Amino acid sequence: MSQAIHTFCTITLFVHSFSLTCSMLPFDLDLTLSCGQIFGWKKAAGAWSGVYRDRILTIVQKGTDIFYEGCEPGEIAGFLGLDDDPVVIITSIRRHMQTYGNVGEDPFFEQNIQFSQASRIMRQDPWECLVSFICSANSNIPLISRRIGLLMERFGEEIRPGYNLFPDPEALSESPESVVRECLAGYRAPYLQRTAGILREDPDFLSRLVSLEYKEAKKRLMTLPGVGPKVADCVLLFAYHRLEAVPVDVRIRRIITIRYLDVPEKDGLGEEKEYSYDEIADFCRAYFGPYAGYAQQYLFAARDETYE
DNA sequence: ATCCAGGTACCCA
DNA sequence: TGGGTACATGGA
Repeated sequence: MSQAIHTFCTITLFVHSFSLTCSMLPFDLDLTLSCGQIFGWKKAAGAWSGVYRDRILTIVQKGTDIFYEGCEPGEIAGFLGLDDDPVVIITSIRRHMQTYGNVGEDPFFEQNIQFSQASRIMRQDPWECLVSFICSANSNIPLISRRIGLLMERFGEEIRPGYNLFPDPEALSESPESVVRECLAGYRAPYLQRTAGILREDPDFLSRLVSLEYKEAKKRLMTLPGVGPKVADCVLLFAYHRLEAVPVDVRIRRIITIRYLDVPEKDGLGEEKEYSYDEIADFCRAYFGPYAGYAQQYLFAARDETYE
């Protein structure tokens, strides 16, 4: 432990540290923060930093040691999803595949988790997550990050040079639409502003979702402008830790369709059936089980070459 | 230049 | 309920 400390010249900054225990392994901070579940975190000199609610968090992983500042010891594990046990999760997923009818192992899944099993599903702030994924519609990850960075710069309080909080519902809803559009928000600007307005009028909207069943919570979220099934599932998975939520984007749709649903009749080239959102998501829950959200994350985070 | 990206709202039968 | 289409933006 003390040896790890000397490898970081700035390590005295970090007021907290702990070592990952057995049930927390494997864990890869880089993978977790850069796989597209959270935006706006930056890595500099080996340290990740980003904004969470009203604070700046800085986190470093060195082997099995985690150094951090900006939050209390009780909070960091929950934020990073370290209380999920990957062995338990993957074992559960494998068992459900057998129940579904697999005779042997699923080689495609096994190959994918080689690259992604150390990623975790985090517990983001629901409002921040909601804003982020409304921004994500029909965009790519770099563009989404830029867009959110601009919104924070323009509408979020600057608490340290270069660090702005997420814009709160008032700031977002009361600004002229043109200013929101300038943050590369495009046609999403009115969605952001109208949703912000609803949450400003009803500040408990998001906290009430905690006590609802998955499907009810999803229905509630989808009443918000700019929130369809995909965005609702992202918020439920990445903020509320509803691990049965399966966000179906074009990439997951392609993977599930090609590798699991469109079992080649003879060889490729048939007209590929376009499965509905619920067909894809329901298949994942039936096949992967209650940790389908993690299975989805493993497939999404794995390297591109593994499916093709 | 065209197509695509962690989609949704709206319209129409 | 289910199937097209417009919607901004930037990168490949």
